[in-house]
Amino acid sequence: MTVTLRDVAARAGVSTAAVSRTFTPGASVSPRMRARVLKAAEALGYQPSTIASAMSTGRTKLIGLVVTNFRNPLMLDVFERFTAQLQDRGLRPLLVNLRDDADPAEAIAMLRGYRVDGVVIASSTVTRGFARAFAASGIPTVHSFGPVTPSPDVHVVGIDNVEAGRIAARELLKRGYKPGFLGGPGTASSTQDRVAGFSQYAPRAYKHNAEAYTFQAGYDAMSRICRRATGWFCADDVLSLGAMAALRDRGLRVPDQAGVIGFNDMEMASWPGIDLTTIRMPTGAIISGAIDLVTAVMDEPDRPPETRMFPCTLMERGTLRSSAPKSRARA
Amino acid sequence: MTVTLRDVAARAGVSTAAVSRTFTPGASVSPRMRARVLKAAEALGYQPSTIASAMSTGRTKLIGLVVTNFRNPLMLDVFERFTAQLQDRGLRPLLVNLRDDADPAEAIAMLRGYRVDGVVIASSTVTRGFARAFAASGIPTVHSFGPVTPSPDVHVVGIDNVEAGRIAARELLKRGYKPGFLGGPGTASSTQDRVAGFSQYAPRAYKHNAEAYTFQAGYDAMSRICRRATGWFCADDVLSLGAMAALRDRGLRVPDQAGVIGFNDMEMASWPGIDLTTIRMPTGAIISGAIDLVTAVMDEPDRPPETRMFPCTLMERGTLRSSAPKSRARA
DNA sequence: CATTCTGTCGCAACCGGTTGCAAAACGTCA
DNA sequence: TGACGTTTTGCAACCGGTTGCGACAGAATG
Repeated sequence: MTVTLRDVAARAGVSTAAVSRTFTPGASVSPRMRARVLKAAEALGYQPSTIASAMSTGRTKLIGLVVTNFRNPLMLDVFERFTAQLQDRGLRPLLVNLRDDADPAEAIAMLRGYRVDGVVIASSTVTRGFARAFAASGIPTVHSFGPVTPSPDVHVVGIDNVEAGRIAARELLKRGYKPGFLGGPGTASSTQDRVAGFSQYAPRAYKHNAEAYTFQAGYDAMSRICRRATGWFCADDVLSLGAMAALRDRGLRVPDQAGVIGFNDMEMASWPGIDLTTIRMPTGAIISGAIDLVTAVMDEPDRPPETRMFPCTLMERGTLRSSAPKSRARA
Repeated sequence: MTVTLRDVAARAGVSTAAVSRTFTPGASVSPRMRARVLKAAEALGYQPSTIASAMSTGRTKLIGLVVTNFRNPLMLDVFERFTAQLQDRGLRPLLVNLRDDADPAEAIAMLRGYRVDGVVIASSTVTRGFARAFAASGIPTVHSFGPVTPSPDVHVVGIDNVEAGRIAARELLKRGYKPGFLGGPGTASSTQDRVAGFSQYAPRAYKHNAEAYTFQAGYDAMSRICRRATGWFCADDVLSLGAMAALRDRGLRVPDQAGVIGFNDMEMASWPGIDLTTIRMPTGAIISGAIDLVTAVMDEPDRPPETRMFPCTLMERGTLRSSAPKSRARA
């Protein structure tokens, strides 16, 4: 059926080793031999089997990409960059959908079965236990968008959520809002860190966690809590949009009567009509960082767990007023 | 390093064949033998190598998922469903990013190298030539969201774009708009079909193609053409949002003075504040259809190229008025 | 008890490349 | 021309499962 190494060798009248070497970069082959093999290979339409190669070298060039939440527009950027950057390094993403109901043990078994060279978890909601389980299975694992901790037990590339919380609080106070915090699911470490930083500047701020990082969850939550504060830090852009819709439906004008600052800076945050002030996460840097790190761990499996942290920046747009409303405050 | 079949066989005191059979569903093993092998396997932490298995069976259980446009929010749904459905059938998605600058021949070579069992192209902008090239390489290929043609040369699962165009034209006329068409890149067959259907009811409608399926492209195009018609069929939801922003910036109120009907029904189309009237594509059905078809082709490679077509439905929301504005028309 | 049938098990070849080792070929210099 | 160093090449074992075939055990039948 498919043409193999031996077919090519036979046609070129050389050994299989010679054929293998012409397709292995850096192997010792004379130009004459290479040309001869290439000619036969082309005539036969030969394509080396990565699978067979993986068999003997022990490297599949496969990277498991584990995703839990496909609903967030941010993931589009993540997929695009991951695939592009892996491809540039000759690696391939094996996509794994780790839904809520899915058994992580099963996902691990499957990735072990394929003998993936490494795993990158792209999720802020995966618990540390999950990440640890992957790493414990002996596969080089990097948790991107994961929790930054002082003594990590798994490689992490993430952002400074605490500082992001501080930035948000400072901005809200500077502009004369009464700060409030609307987070995502309480179990997510990202939410915990952001609220911690936020509280450093706004210790008495009202705090509430929505049930999910979705529009509806933001809408529902904000409908109930909209009077508890005037300037809201929402831990996700989509959540922010839901919250803003609720604020408007309650008759509160953004940004005059209520301010919103989001998180992620997804593409549509900058669209006219949305124009969301938000905190930008350096997605590109995190992803290159994660890929760099996972390849480094592949080369040196016993590397101690390492954390790479990137800063976030404020994207000023239209959902935060520029300063406290003096006239109205006095009126 | 890793524990193999032979390690398990040795520990259980049986042949490697016995071990292989206990892990092969449907193979002939006695319950006693199975228990014995399982015990040894568990003690050793054995995980069968899918790679090695692929070597002898010739099936990798890998499906190449080829994507060209990661920017469209629709893709989130596509990724989620594809991964979930493939996983349910014991297949795994190998994600391929076929950027504009990427050489399709390279992508094909890579997929052949991994000996993927099948390929699903998830893109409406991939040309027929690309799809054909994949199929010609001997890999079972299905073009999902692809062009529906009378005599296909590759398996296609798509929607009735012509009928979708008709639906849009009928709605716009019924509601008293002067119809106009804003399409995506002219090379996309989806755009061509939609405009064909549209023209059946609105033969003299103004037509224009935006440069891409993006917000900015929609904004730019509509800024220039907004006076050419009053009811616009935009061939993509994101494009619609850009177009609507342009209409508003030009002082045209939606839906009274200008109507917009989008395409895709991406999740955010239903959000308050967006509330886009649009034509829904049955994403779930297309994806199950594509997976069904590709597995069928895997089992029977010589199947003649087949087309599966699904209908679209109108989602009535707030960007189309309910009927012609009589009062104003007379005024 | 002999015979046949069914179900289980092991042997060994095979899937398609890779690579250490040694032999062969080549180039260089005296 | 011969000795010596450097490439280049082929042999063959190996990576980790799978499976056709024959051997064998136990059950069923005459």
